Amino acid sequence: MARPKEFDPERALAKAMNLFWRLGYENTSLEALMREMGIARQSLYDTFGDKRALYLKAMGHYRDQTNSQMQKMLNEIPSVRDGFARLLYGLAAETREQHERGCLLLSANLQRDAKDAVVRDFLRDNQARVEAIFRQALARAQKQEELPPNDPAALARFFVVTIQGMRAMARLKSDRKALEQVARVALGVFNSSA
Amino acid sequence: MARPKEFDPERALAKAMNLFWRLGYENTSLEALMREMGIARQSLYDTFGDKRALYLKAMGHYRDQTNSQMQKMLNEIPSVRDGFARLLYGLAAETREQHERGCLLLSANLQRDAKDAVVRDFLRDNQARVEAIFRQALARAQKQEELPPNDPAALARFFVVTIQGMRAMARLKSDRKALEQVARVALGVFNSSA
DNA sequence: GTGGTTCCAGACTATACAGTCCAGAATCGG
DNA sequence: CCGATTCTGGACTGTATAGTCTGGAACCAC
Repeated sequence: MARPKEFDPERALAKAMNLFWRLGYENTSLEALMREMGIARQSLYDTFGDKRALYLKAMGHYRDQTNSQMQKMLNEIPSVRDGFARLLYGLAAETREQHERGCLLLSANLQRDAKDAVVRDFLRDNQARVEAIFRQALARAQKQEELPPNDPAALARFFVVTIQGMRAMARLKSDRKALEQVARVALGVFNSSA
Repeated sequence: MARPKEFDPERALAKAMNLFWRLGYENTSLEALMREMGIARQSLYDTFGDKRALYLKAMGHYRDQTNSQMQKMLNEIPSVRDGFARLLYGLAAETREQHERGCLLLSANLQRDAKDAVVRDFLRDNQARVEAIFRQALARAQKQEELPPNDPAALARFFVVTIQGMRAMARLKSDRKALEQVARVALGVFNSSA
């Protein structure tokens, strides 16, 4: 019928996600998005809607990517404790750039207007998903007797909180050793019953 | 010599702090600041400098207030474990408005431009101060044999991270029970050696 | 009073930026 | 070739907002 799209919307979205990730919503201008995505203004509006819609799509992309990766790792690894250790020590070992960039969704949570129900609900849903992934893994740990029979839901929440706190700390100062100290303490829950 | 200031700069600063606290830097307009502080544009600029300078003063005010309060509580309470329990369960028990407002400095960290060295250094310094307060308390706990002889610096960092993570979680969803579950797990470090 | 200072209210400027519109070239199917 | 669609690039609009400036009233010390 007509000229087909010349760019790959998937790749363009990934580019936009990376920019939002580094700069946050407010500090990412359309100019910068156009440059980074390699497309013109109109193509952007035609394909993704306005800036906010693009942002929400980027959040979805981020969520799917990171969650499926985490889930896969936690499912495949024999020892659940090793899985969480990998999560936490892996975070600690990221580069300075990665630490500064932080977590797109944590940033979204603290940058959003308190009354923004759309973003809020998205993030709540995501938190529930991550908790579910963790809960499932922790339940397996208990079956394997890696973990005393504590409440897996509480532990799952604890790890979500720990990771978010570590992300905040890493963003402020990329200090691997400090982060590893925290990881070590947090992983102590696998040794003790609460 | 002249007409004296009619408003109390201290009170005006506290008002500004509260507004920044609720809305964040970007979403707080000068209009709103003038209204909330009860002073005119020029008085604001004459007394506090520009918006950013006011923001930095508000951050300082916040830091002094919260840190001295924490320090006092941790010094006075007999059991250090009870002190941290009070911190964490107190956070969990805050109102929905307080949870939404969160922590001014955590928000500042995640809202700031990555290249903003002034805010970054301020926040790093503050983190060091809070860690020092916690470290001191935890060292006392070990002396009192409330705590196995782990590294107090690591534990201090762990609690800083936990509180920040809980703040992020609370901002997203004001769920007291969920927060208490996390607090309970975190306080488990007082029972086990890592 | 007088002079110096602070107050308020509001006008004004400058800037940044999201979103729309337009012109013209490029690319397809038929 | 032709019509439809997408592309680029740039112009344009509208809006929000930080910061400056002005005029005039209120207040104080001397």
